[in-house]
Amino acid sequence: MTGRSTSSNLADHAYEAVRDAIADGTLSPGDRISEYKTADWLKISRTPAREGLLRLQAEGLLANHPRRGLVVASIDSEALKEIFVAREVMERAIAGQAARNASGPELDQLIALTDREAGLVEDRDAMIRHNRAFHGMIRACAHNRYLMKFTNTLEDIVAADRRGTSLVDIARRHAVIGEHRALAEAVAARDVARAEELAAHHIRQSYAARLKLKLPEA
Amino acid sequence: MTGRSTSSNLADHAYEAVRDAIADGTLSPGDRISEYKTADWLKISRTPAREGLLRLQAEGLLANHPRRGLVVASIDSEALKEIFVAREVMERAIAGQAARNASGPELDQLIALTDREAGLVEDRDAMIRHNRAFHGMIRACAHNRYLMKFTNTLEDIVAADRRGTSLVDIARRHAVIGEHRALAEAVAARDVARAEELAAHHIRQSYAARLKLKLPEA
DNA sequence: TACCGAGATATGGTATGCCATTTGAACCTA
DNA sequence: TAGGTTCAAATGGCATACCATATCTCGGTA
Repeated sequence: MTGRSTSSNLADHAYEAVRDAIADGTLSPGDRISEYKTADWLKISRTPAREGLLRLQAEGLLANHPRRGLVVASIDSEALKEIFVAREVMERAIAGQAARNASGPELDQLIALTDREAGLVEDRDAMIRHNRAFHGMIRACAHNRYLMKFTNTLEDIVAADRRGTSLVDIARRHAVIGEHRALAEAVAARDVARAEELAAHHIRQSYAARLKLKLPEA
Repeated sequence: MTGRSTSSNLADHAYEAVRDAIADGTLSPGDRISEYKTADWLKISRTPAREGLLRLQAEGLLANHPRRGLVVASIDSEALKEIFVAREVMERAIAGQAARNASGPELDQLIALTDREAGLVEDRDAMIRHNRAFHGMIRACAHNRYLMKFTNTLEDIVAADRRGTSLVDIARRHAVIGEHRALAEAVAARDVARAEELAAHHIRQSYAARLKLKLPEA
């Protein structure tokens, strides 16, 4: 998720570079982005740059403002609500599937991630990265590539606005660590119902914390 | 979903044309498809043809056989299982959201669709089209563009193999009509829990009926 | 006849060129 | 000075050209 990716072709490279630039805050919602600038930035031609941007547009990370070109997508409160409804049902299912399907080594990795997380509470950016890694690991444990892909996409969209992440608040970071640990333990214990409920609760808390930030409407 | 689409640009046109060709059986899983042939078929150049195909690939309808080019994706039993797990949780949520959020006119349309369906039981292809229209309408009623997009994509993938649709069986077609009617009535009655359960049941039945067909592994 | 190799062909990946439209700004006019 | 007009730059959409590689075909050879 952090760029060190082996992109076999230039279009994938463009896709990953721009996606990561959005994820790490280099690009913010509303910023304009053109095929030309992207191509120049990555020292490639317009064609693969365009293809990467089209893919980001298809996924919803970029919006094509009809008469002005591509911009990093801004999500209004309505879209945010829809995203969190979708995330709650999918993350709930993923947690249940993970509790059913995860292999032993996968569970070890998952637990190891939660162990590491406690030490990161003071570092906001490290927590953001670790949060993504943790959720990515759970999704991998679920062994369902469709739910994984969809939730990854939604996470990318909400993460685009770094101002909006509830992890800016240290109290929330402490809470997140606890929620992650409980979820990981339920998954490791193969407790499907509890894993599902904890995952859904985690997403609801995340949404509630985000709403509390009271950001100006995009 | 059936082609009469107003594609503003040629890439969208290519996307829709190929997607519809897959949906209506003109193209079958395993068929090879090249940028050149597509461009020639649609009387456009390779660039927009390629862009449309890339999008279909990103959605999973086409697979890039590494050294042989693009083929219409075949789904193995493992992928099919994952798809139906994902569909069940999303269609369940969609039904619940539809019961909450649908407008009056939307409910009228939904009921009208179920009324029309009874007369189509003898016509397999008409049922297939109507089935898609019905599910599309429920998704629209849910007012959640993300769940709608994801479930549309999954439906396109499973529909690619026309041999696999359980609607080939007239007994299943009768059952589907009943399941649709019950679901539409629960949604119209704003009965969230019942709509959710009926939707999940409908998807499970669809999966079970498909498995009964015992198709040779792709 | 069977097998192997060279050339032709198909294909994807990339770069570049052209065009229409739009935006932005300088400049001219009232 | 304010407002409008015109022209240049930017941008997206599409077409085409070039290249490397993989596949296919066909003919020659053992």
